[in-house]
Amino acid sequence: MATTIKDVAREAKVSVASVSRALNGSGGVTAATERRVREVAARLRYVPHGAARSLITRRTHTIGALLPDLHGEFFSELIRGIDLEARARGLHLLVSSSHNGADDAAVALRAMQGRVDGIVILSSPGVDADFLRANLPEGLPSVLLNSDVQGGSAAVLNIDNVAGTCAMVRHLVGLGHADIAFVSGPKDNFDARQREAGFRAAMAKLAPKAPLRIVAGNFSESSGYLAGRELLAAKPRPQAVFAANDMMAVGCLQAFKEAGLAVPGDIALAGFDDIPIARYVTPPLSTVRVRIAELGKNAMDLLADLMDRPGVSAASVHTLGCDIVVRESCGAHRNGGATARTSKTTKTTKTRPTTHSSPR
Amino acid sequence: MATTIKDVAREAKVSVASVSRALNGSGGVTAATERRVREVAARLRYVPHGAARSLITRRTHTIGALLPDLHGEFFSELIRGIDLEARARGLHLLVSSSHNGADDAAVALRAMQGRVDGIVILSSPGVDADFLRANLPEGLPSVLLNSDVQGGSAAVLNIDNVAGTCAMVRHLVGLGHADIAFVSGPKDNFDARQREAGFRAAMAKLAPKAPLRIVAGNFSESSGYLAGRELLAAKPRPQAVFAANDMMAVGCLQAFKEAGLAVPGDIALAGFDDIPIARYVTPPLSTVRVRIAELGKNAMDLLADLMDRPGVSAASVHTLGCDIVVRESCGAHRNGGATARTSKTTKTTKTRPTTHSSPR
DNA sequence: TTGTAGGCGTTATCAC
DNA sequence: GTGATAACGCCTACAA
Repeated sequence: MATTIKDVAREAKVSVASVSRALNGSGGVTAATERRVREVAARLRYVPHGAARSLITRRTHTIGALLPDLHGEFFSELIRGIDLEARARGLHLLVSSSHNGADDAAVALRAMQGRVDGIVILSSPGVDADFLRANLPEGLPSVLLNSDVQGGSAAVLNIDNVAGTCAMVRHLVGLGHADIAFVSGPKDNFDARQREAGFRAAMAKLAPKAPLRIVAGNFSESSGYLAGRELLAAKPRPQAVFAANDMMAVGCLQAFKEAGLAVPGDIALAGFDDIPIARYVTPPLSTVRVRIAELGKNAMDLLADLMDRPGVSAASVHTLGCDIVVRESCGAHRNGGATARTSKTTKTTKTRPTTHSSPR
Repeated sequence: MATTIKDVAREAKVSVASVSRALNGSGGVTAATERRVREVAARLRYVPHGAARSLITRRTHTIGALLPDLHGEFFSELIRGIDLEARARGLHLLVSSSHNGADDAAVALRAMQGRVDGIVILSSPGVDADFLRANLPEGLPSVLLNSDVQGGSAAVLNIDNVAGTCAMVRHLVGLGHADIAFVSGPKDNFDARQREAGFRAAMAKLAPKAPLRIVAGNFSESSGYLAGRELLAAKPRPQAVFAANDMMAVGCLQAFKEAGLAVPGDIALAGFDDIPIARYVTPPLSTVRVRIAELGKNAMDLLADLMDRPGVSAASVHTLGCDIVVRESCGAHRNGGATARTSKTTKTTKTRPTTHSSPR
């Protein structure tokens, strides 16, 4: 149906080999031949068949992205970051999101065999060390995102959750809010676990006398709302609430508003992620900024490195630092709530990104 | 490097043909043979090479998505909707976003040759009828999203921008706001053009005596902010402002707040798209809801239909209706601004979805 | 410089 | 039921 290299060869009165050479610029063809071939190819609207080419070339110029069924800005920004960098490198992106559970992920992973040169895997429940050992094709360059799997044949890239959490606790304590309650995320989420651990460590160091208050959430807005109500009912109300992600902070905010409390006047509030919504709620939310698109870009960079030197099992662990962005929800600014626009450029405190390679 | 069908055949002491039959359940093999082959395949962790298989099968079980370099919720939701439905059909998704201009899109389109069974194209400047005629592989099932290209070999799926705009104008006029100013989107965007045309038509019909006020924007928040300031300076201030998308409405809101105006007390405000931020802004934004994920799903459904009957040039035009969602920014509710949560479920007015097929 | 031919990994078509 | 073998479309030695 579609035109093949043979059609072009026949029409240009040369062999298929010459067509290939002319079109791929491999040299070894007369300028005249090349011109004629290109002319015919254009006229016939010939486009090489990707599958056929990659069968012999052993390269697909495509990378895969395996993602759990998540939605919202994190997904969007991550894909965007990966795709942007992939495109800059002339690579395409085969995404497989919206899968639930290990079985589903395994099927998706198998289907990528022979269609990708490398793969980025965002960790999710069920996708652990055993899963990867069993399902990750040997020798396929791969980068694990936000994962606690280590020592495998893949590179690992994580957010610096601990440092980010610590920076926010320091900020809150510095503002005089030592009695901080933490709203945690789902137990089966790696970032959520790290953020809670970071909170515990930071409190032990920065506010050792304050009670350790942690209420369970699951990263959803409604769980944040419930947590907010629970905290309002606590005997001494906490001075500040630090939610493990922004959506839960937004839920808390809702609960506080309903109760007639002023934020930050009566209670301070902080989140984690810096999703776009954080800027638009009233008051604008102070939060730990995760540069998600950059996370995607770095993952792609890491993967490209792995793809450049095949066979070398370059297991390594990398960490992307995160800032805190101070808006109004913790009481740092007292210049009125109407200037949300100017709060877009605010003081940020960077945690230093670290790279720890462990060749094996 | 990776294990192939030959390795399995040798190990199981059968021919490659039998391995293929056993693993694909094509029948024609003893139960014993099948069991042995499966056992060996599992032990060797054999996974068929996708490219090789699709070379002979003529099927990739993959669909492509060609998107402009857009970010934010529209992108995210669309991909999600497509992917969800694709996955339900056992199809994979090759995305190519973040490209600017026709040349870039052409390269992306070529690269999909032989890697996809069908393609969804979100229209963007430069991707017009001529572009598609020149770059769209003949016979490749394709669905055009938000496009004014018609009569080609592709199915077209659009948002019902005109009906949506009209419904919102009716809502505003019904509230007593006849003097409505419209903030338009970029001229090279199809949706933006349709929304402006819809506004003109609606005003001519529903508020013929009101002055027609249209100020230019480009879908960005900052352009909305500028438009908002411009409208505040107008001699008789408009009673309502209807922005062609939500981000511009958010920009307007900012301008109004800075000027000390109350929304909706002093001026009503409406948007288009119903991105998540619309709910979280103060006051919550009344807007025209576009069910983006459903748009993606419908596109995938349409594409699947086309893929089922190859060769049949089923050019058709489909329209996805949209609701208006009434929150607080137009003054419909007067039950206090604190109950944003309940405003999530609100009165919606549906425009009827229409499907107009034109077989040729 | 050009053409011929072999092979990439798989499925499909034959014989047996 | 099973096994050779010919495609699928392309690239790349090797030969001319």
